[in-house]
Amino acid sequence: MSISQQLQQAVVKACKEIFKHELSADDIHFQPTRKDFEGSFTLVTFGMSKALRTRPDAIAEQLGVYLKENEPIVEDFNVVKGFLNIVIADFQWIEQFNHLSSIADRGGIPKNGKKVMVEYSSPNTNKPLHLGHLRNNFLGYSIAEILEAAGYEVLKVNLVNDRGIHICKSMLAYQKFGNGETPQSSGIKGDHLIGKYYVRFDQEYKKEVASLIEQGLEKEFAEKQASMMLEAQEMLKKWEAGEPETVNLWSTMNGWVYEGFDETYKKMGVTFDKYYYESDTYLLGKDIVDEGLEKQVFYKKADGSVWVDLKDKNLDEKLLLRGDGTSVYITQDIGTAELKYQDFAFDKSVYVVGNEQDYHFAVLFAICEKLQKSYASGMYHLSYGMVDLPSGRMKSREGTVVDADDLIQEMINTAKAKTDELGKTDGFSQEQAAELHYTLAMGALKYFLLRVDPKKRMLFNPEESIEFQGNTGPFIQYTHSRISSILRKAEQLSLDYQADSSTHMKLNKEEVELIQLISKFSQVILEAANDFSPAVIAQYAFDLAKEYNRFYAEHPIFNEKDDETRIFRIKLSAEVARTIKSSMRLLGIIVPDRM
RNA sequence: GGUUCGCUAGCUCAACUGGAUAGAGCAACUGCCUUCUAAGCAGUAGGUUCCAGGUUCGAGUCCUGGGCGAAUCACCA
Repeated sequence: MSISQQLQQAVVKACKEIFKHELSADDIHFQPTRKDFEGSFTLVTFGMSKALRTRPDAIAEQLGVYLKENEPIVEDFNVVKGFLNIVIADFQWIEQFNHLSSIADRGGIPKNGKKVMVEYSSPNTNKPLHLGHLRNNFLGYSIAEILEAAGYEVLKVNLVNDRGIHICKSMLAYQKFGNGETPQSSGIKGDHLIGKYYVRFDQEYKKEVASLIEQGLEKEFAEKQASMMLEAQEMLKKWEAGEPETVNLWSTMNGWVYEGFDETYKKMGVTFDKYYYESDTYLLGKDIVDEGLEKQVFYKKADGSVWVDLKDKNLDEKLLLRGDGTSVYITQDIGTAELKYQDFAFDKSVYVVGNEQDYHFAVLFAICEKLQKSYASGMYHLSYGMVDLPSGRMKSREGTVVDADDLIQEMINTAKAKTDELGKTDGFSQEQAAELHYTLAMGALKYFLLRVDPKKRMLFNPEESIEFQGNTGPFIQYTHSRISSILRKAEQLSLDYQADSSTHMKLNKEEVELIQLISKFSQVILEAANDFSPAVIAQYAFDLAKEYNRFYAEHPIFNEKDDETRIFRIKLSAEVARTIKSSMRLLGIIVPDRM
């Protein structure tokens, strides 16, 4: 039983005895005591005042006296207005600590028997990944790790947008201007090569539209009649008809893109358990439209198009099938949702997609509900905010897109520069140094993108490179390295710190704080899983590292005279390192043993 | 125009879901390396939490109105 649970029960008992009033343990919430006051747990008594018919400060005072007298784990208390601050006895903290060191990594949360599918990344195959994708991928991967730590069975999937008019645009430009260029012949990474032709299409198309307008055509008409556009549409039809030449070109070019993506995914450290391709799923959903018509959830208009009315859910009417029987984006997603459920029978299905698609997912979920799909209630849109530049949104047309590969390389260069400046890699082999630069670069980048609440949009300033000091990934990585160094020294000295610590020791403030923080880990994981927020973990890892550094600066370890205390501090350090490592692992960040 | 979301220190972000004197980091200033890694620690300074009302013991957080910003509202995906 946790300390706060023990306190809860004690308070229930106290209320019964002192105030003759039955409270349920759920009504009693402790919050961590603020730094400026003495104690570890605080009970706010204002809310109990009415039921107990007593003034808040009197309640706090009487409960405090009772707890101190009757509850051995309560060492002392103080009352400030209606706040009861409780000081826990050191022996209790040490017992807690001995218990913690015996439980597994990641907080030791048991499996909950539930399955969750996490879809993330979901790139288009017509251009390389950019900064926005980095936030998506890091978020998706991290939330999958967090859900797994929280007890779920997790399946990570990537739904690749590999077909459609935008893909045909780069195919067409390549066909016209490519001259047989390949990633091998040009030395350009596959996804970047395709991106180049996507841009080329846009240039040629604009040129053509401009000249048509010059010839006196209306703008809108010119945009529709430009041969580039017509040819791209023609190509899409050929692709859908399975015309071999087009399909060949398509699979060759997509193959190049996948090679490029794989390389970037590997650098990012993200993985997938399963891929879905829109070229396989784009025709799905039509049978569900029939189902909806039968259930009279959908209706047909005179031109044969099929619609759903969502006005009762504060949404509008939505088209599901065109008059000619072809489907639209949402139709496909309805079908894919069904396919996902058939494949995995999930309890929850998470879509990691930017908040620009809030409306789309609101509609999708509303439709699944109307169809009374059993899985509808488990669907969740993890809607994250855009990454803005100081100039505003990234725009590919204005060339302000921050390319993922470039950014990663820049981060590695920065890491190298800072590391060299500090002489941190003296004595490292070249390979070891390169590995450290990479680890720190990705640590800095991932932490930067994950520490912010996913829902909020965030700012990235390419002019100011990402920090390595303060509230950053490398700061936490550094703390881990420091501790590793201590553990290496302990090993050299053949000190065995595995055994339980003696409960007779007197603890200092920082030690109590550290034990309390480590104890919170499993609770933090559950909170992060519940909120779908890696930022909760990031904040926790920072708090823990910060507190450890304070401890490290103020108290000696190997120079400590008392044997028991010295061994205890090494063991405490080891537990902090383990917890930092686990929490950073949940963010997809590796922590080095030296830096 | 409708809907949704956001607005907290000069800048980037927190605030345990209604609790104490709103906290961190960066930038600025002051100390601390002859002892376990100074990518660190301690300190100073910095706030009308966009504005105005309301709800109550208590509001950055909840309700109403307003301001500013973003996204979205396609027979595009």
